[in-house]
Amino acid sequence: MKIEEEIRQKPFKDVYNKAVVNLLYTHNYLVTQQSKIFKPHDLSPEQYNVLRILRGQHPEPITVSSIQDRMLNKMSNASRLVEKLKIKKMVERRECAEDRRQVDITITDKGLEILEQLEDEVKKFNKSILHLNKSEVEQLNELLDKLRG
Amino acid sequence: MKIEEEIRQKPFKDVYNKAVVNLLYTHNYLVTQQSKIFKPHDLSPEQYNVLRILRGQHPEPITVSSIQDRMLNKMSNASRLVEKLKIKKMVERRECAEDRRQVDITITDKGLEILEQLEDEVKKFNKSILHLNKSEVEQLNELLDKLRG
DNA sequence: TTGTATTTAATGTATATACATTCAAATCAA
DNA sequence: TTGATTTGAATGTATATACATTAAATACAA
Repeated sequence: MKIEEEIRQKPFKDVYNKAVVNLLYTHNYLVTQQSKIFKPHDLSPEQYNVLRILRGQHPEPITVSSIQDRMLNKMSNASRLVEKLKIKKMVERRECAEDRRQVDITITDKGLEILEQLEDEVKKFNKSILHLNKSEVEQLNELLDKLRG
Repeated sequence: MKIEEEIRQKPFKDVYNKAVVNLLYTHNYLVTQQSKIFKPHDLSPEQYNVLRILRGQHPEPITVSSIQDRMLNKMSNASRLVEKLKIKKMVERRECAEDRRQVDITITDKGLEILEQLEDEVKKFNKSILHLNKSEVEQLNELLDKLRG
């Protein structure tokens, strides 16, 4: 549906402004949908993202600051997020030998299993909530990459 | 920059998954940028949005639930947001005569002035943070509208 | 009418987030 | 080496958010 109808607004005068509102609104649509899939597993979308970052390095560990770097939301607190995952036994935390300020984080087998379980579900889910065909999705990716400059 | 480089990730296998991550990441870019323009005026992006909704109706009032309906983030609390704006004297709250459960909200002259002041600034700003030309922005709007189905 | 259900806004509450501060470890310059 | 600076992670704190509950007003059905 057109964004103007969804938020019951008169047509935007400025397409740039419309795009900003459209992005905010679409983001809200996305996270609302996403929470449906992650909530039953007691994961937040950002926790899921961190697990994926860790799997990308597995079996190598990765430091907290490096996780922060790669997170989608740079402002959220990697330290506390990792703590949450540790309580759920999805990650391990170990003091880094070379630099004792740093803390190495590794995904556990349990964490890997949960990702594995979610994998197909998430894949199908993503496809089902994004009402675009493949070439449109590719176009969207290009536009978003370009948008950020 | 390509999303894979920005979050230092290997290329996505699945363009749909990439699009989801790309949207989340781009949203973060947007709000980070936006806060720079709103913060000096002591407004959050969602407060700004509510003021714009109210201006759209002005001089007619609009109820709290109707604001909620049109907000970008349906989950956030219109009642408390309005309270914040009231403290700043940007809106007025008045019991609705026909239905005493409802509360009519109107934007004040002060609120209108602040929007006026911000208008040009926001317009320029939007254009400057969205590194796309007009036809690309239009394309993006179409894709986002279609995406949500 | 009268009792029940629904709607509206406000409030309570737990958690998340943004942002600042702290503390220890490492780096660097004098 | 020593003192100052920087870095990495954790923690403190205020605010925001998600979600549930409440309280009052209205609608609706028996």
